Amino acid sequence: MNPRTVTLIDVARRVGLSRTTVSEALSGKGRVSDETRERVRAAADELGYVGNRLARQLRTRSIGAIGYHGPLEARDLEFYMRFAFGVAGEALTWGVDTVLMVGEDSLSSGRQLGGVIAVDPGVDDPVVTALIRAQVPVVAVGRYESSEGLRAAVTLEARHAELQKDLLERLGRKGCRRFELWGMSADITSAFVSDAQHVFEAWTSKGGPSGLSGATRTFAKNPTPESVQRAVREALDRGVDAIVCGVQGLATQAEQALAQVGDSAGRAGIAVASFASDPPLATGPVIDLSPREYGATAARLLSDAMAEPPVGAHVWFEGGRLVDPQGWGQRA
Amino acid sequence: MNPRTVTLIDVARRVGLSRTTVSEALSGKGRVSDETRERVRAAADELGYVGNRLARQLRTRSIGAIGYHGPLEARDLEFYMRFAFGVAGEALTWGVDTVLMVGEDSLSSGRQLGGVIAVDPGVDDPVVTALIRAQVPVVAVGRYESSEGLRAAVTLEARHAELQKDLLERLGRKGCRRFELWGMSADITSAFVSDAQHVFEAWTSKGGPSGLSGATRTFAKNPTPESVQRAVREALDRGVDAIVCGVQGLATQAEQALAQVGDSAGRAGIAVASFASDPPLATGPVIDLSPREYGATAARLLSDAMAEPPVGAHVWFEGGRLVDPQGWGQRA
DNA sequence: CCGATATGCCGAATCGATTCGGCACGGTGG
DNA sequence: CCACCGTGCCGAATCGATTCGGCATATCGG
Repeated sequence: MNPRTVTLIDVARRVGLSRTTVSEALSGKGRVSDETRERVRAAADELGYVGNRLARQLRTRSIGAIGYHGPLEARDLEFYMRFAFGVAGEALTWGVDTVLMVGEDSLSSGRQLGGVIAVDPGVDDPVVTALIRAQVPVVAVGRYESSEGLRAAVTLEARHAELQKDLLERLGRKGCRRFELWGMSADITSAFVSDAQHVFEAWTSKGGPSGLSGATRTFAKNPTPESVQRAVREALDRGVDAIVCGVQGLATQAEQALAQVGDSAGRAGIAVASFASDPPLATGPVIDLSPREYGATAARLLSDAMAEPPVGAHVWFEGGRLVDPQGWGQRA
Repeated sequence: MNPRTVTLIDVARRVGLSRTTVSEALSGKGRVSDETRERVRAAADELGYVGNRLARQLRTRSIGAIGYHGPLEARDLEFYMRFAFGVAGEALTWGVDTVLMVGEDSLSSGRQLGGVIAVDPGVDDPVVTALIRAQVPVVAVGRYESSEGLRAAVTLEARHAELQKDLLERLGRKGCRRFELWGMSADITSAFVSDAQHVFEAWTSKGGPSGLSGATRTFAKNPTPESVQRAVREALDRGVDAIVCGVQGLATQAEQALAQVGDSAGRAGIAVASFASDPPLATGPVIDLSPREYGATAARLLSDAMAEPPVGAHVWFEGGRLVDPQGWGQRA
């Protein structure tokens, strides 16, 4: 492809040694005198030698790359980008590339991957399903649910339930009583969506202080500012004092809408919170999942899973935490 | 890696033919009778044969993958995620994977890539610099500026200047006079940042209606809600009536802050706009760069550039447009 | 001075696919 | 009947690196 690639043989010729010796000298593996090793190294980077990955991987039957697969309907979110870079950064430390999978189109090359990290897969996610069938090790981040009983090699989950309960309780302690959960319709079938719903319902129905009420509202995929404004207005009319968003980005839009609806409602103390790792809000707490670290953890698990045939393990990710806006404690 | 990989030889044995014939039958290249071809195909997918990419690519010296490289300080933005998927989707149509590059750590494997798409590279971006030196075809999206005079194979740019001028004029027609440009310090050295600055200064100093004033304000990398609120308050004090943000995400925060600062200022008609492809705002226009299409375009250019030694071409991306909030026209 | 051990290096096979040149066979035309 | 050509298939080299077994030469104990 390039003008001319420098191969091991070129280096060997340069120093008058066999390619065996050169290979061993560079990898530090065989029995090679220190002096020779040095000479080889010098020649190698004088010639600009860069070992050919393909050849190496072919010979050693080693992994070339792993795949990153996000939830189709929401994969653009900043959260997932951070996550993906967490994966890629970790994979690089063991010399492996991370390729972006684009839905089912990626399946043909997907079979060649050493493993795949699937974040928040939907129910019966076709990509995950096909990969598991093809015996590719898959780390599911968030549960993968299959109507055929297929299982991911490893499942990694954050402690959503605990964190969400904490968040709700915090709102409760600040005096919030009328809660509303805002989510994104059934577009996203990932497990965390329905889980969040359950946690919310359980808590508002019996877990929290007395006098609680909880309602749910769903939005279309990319809510327009107008639809969110309408929702905010309606929430105010109904006396809602805490809006809890279940999808990244929605909370920010909600606060934005509050600005527009204006009429001092913003300062009336209505709190906007988020279950889903938003950037910090101004009016309420947010769950921060440390996506980068989360991704790196997933990659590490995949690495383990590739080493030995896995058993469908389940692992908790402990890096999530609650973040309150500064000074939020003083109010209410 | 997997239980056992089915190779060409396995298929050959199965049908009692040589691997040459099998290879040719499957690729449809040599002289093989239709009947044999069919038999081979059947055997192949009965055995679940999937050609080994590494071997194929090694033999044919073909491209395995291209790389995606974003601007270090801002690569998490949703915009870039969309862009990256645009690249990956397009690359997939020609059977090529897209790998995520993680800064300089990716350089060793980067040399093995068929090409790289570098979005908004910083001045003397070390990754781009190294790649160009290593003769890897690079498509720079947004100008790559090098103090050593290096050039990307192809440069793709959106019509930032025109779009930004349009945006400012639109604000001007709505009656805005005191402008402020909000950017993110010198952390991001990508060309579009300083370009935006110039457009803004040029327009506010002589391009727009009379009575204009323009000022600039920069923020730290991840501005806290508090710092943005402070900025909003100060802007109000100074009588600013249009805040133009130069970085994705900042505008949203600004509108959020307006909600907090409250006191009917929000409705006072201050407009928040954005140069940088924010999600729609409620109070002002935004430049939408169609990141997915932008990425796909970049990938297509890379494909061309890999085919024939490129010449440092410059291409305009015409997919950008202005988006106004609904009903914004009526106010002001 | 001799057999044993250690050291430094190399030959050749291997990973899995692609590809060029060539072999054998059957048919055609003169 | 022979020269010639098209068809269907295969052998072997190749891509670039890794790795095992082995061959000299040097070193050492007795």
